[in-house]
Amino acid sequence: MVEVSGSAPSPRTQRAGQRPGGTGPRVTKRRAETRERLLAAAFGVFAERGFGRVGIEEVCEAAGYTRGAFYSNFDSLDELFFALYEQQAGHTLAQVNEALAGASADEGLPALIDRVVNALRIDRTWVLVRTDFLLHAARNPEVAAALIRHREAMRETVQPVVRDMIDPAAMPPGLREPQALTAAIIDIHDAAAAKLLLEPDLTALRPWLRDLLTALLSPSR
Amino acid sequence: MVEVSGSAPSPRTQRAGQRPGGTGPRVTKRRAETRERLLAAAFGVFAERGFGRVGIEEVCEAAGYTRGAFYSNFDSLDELFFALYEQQAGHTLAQVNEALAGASADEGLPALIDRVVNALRIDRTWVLVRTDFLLHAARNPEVAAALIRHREAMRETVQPVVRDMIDPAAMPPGLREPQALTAAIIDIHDAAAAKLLLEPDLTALRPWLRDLLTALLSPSR
DNA sequence: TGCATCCGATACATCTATGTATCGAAGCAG
DNA sequence: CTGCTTCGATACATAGATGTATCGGATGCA
Repeated sequence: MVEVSGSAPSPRTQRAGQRPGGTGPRVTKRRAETRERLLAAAFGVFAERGFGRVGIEEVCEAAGYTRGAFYSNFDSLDELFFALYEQQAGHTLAQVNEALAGASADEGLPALIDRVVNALRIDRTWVLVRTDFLLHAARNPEVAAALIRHREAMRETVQPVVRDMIDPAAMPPGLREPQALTAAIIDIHDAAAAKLLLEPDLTALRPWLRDLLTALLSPSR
Repeated sequence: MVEVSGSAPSPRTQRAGQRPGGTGPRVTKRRAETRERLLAAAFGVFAERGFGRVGIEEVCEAAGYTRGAFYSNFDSLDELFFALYEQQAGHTLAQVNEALAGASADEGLPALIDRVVNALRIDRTWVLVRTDFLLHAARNPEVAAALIRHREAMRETVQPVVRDMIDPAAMPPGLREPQALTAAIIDIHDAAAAKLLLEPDLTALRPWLRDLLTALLSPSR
């Protein structure tokens, strides 16, 4: 059903290609370029119209190619969508990593919360695409597995910081394990992001998230 | 673009119909039946395949009709989707109303939380359809307006209970207004529901929601 | 029961999307 | 520069979805 192999460069019509030594496809400069532009175009088109309503030609047109280029790089829209998600999710993860890099236990909780809140990728188009992908995953177990894998990676990135900064004893029952607590924080982040879909005003978003995290994490009121 | 008039019975080809007195269409028994079955079938098909990937014929086939029946009752899939959402959202609202009906301040907070948690409509198909609708709304301002309206109605249903049961002074800053607090509770509910999409195991869901609400609402730990 | 009306099935025309086969052109190796 | 490989455009064949016009049967009312 859905190709989950994913991030392979996937040269499609491998007629003769691939020189004997087992090294990758021979020509690669132009190919990488068009692949990139196809992904970028797909991002925009998916955000605007929704994955389900987008056709292959639409993506190609937005990228300045014809369908020939598409079929040379991907097998299906599903595959492109998957590659796009992996690319963007990786980007997001790197961003969070960077934002949390300098965290130290001395800063105190409010500073950490600020740090997290400011690391938020408040990009409505990304939320649109990501939610579309979530629905896609909800209907395709193999895609879901990849999505869950990525959520795990995100949790593992955030968890050490949470563990260092928060006193488990001060947390309510059920959230005393750093694992569960971190997961809850990420879930709340997701809920905040979802609010962007209906209310594009992002000035209200950061305070909302800050308030909720503060309410959840502050031992004293 | 999208007909938002919505819930009108909308007799399509109103050739001659509608007797002079201004009363509705004359024949109505069979019509109501097929409309209902079309909606029910659409619910299933949308949940399974996603709004964007569903065609009109698919809905009709699932309902046991042909496209003739569809075009006699709706103008477009968008219109049917809208009607479907209103129907189901109304149903959900009624359910919450009922669950909260007997709430009294004597019960105490844990009992209220249990009440809320148990009122949850843990229906994965409904979450699928609802999320699809959310995305649909995110891309169509008029649909978004209707969705926001419904969220308001939900908040107004829940708010009196929250106001009676919770001491604002015990809440963290930013959530002291019953309005904001109630909205946050509903948002958390939505986040919980979204978890159903990736992890269909609903036994884990209720505890998760209970823990989070408890953490948020309990003045003392 | 008879009749005027409406509902939904059928058939048709149109439009769009998909996938494949083929070919000229660009890119890289020697 | 030359020749070979690959990329991506073009053209074609096919499949599916949409909307409309029309018709027979069902339905409600007198």
